[in-house]
Amino acid sequence: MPELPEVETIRQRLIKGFDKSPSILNQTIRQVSLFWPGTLAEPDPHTFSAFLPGQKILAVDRRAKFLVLLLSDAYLVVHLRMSGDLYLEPQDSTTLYRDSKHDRLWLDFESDWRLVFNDMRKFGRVWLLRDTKDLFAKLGPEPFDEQLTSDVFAEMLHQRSRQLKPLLIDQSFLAGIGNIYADEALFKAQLHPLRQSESLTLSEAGSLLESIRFVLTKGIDRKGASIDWVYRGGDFQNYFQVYQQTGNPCPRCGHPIEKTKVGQRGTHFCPVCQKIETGNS
DNA sequence: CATCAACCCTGAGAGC
DNA sequence: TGCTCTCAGGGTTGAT
Repeated sequence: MPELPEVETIRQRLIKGFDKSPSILNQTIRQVSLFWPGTLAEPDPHTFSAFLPGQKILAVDRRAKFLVLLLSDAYLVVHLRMSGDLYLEPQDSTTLYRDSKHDRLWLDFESDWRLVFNDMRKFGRVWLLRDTKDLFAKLGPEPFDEQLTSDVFAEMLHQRSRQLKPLLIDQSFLAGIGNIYADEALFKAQLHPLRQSESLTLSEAGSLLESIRFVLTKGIDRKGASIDWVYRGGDFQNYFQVYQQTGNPCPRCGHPIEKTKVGQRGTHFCPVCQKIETGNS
C-alpha cells in the first residue's frame, strides 16, 4: 500500500521518466478515458473530461500521500489508497501487451504517451480542483518539515492523549505515515504501539521523530516497498524489521515478533524491546 | 476529543 | 477442482 516513500518514488519517476518512458512534464492532454466513474471524487465525469484536453502538466508535487499535478489552469490530485498506481506507457501498449482490467483512468497526451491510473481495489480517488486548500486543510505536518523539531513534535504528542500506533497513521497528526512505516518507526524507537502519546519523555519523542525520518528515508532510498501482489519495483520489503515478520526473531533480541490488532490495523512489534512502561532513561 | 465499527473493494489463501 | 469464508488496509462517516 503506497505510503509516503512509495508515493514519492512514483512522483520522481513521473518527473524524471522511468524505464523507457519520458517525463510527464510539459506533456499536453489530448483525450480522457474514464472507465470507473467512482474513481472521480470531483467534479462530475462530463466536466472533468471536457476541461482536461489542452491542459499541460507543469509540475508534480506531493503532499502527504497525495500526488499533485499542477496543470495550466487547475490541480489534478491523485490518492492511490491501497492498490493504485500511476505511470506512463505508450498509447498502443494496452491493446497489444497488457491486461487493462484494472485501469480506471487514462490521460492520453498529444505525444504517443498515456498516463495510466490503475487501481485494482477501486479505493483510489482523483480530484480536479482550482485550489487544494480545502482538501489539504486537515493534514498534519510533513515528516521532513524543517519546522518540525523534536521540541515541536514532543508538544504535539503531549497535546494528544492517544495510543502511539493509531496516532502515527492519523494523517491529521502527521502526514504520510501508514501501517508499514508506523510499525517500523516504533520498533526502531523501541516504543510500544500502545504507549500513550502524552507519556513520552522529551528524549523518547526525539527518538521517535528521528526513527520516523530514518525509516522513511530508507524506504525512499529503496524505491518503496513492493508487498502483496502489488509490484512497484522497490525492495524495501527486504529490509522490514517487524512488519510482516510475525514469529521471526527480533533483529535486536531474538524474541519472536508478535502481531496484534490496534485500532483495526494489524500491528507488528517486539514485546521485549518495545516496552509499554514509561521509560525514565 | 478518543474509540470503535462499518463501509468502500478485490483477490489471495485456507478449509472443505 | 471449485466452492465459501476470512482477511488485508487508507480514509471517511457515524455512533458512543
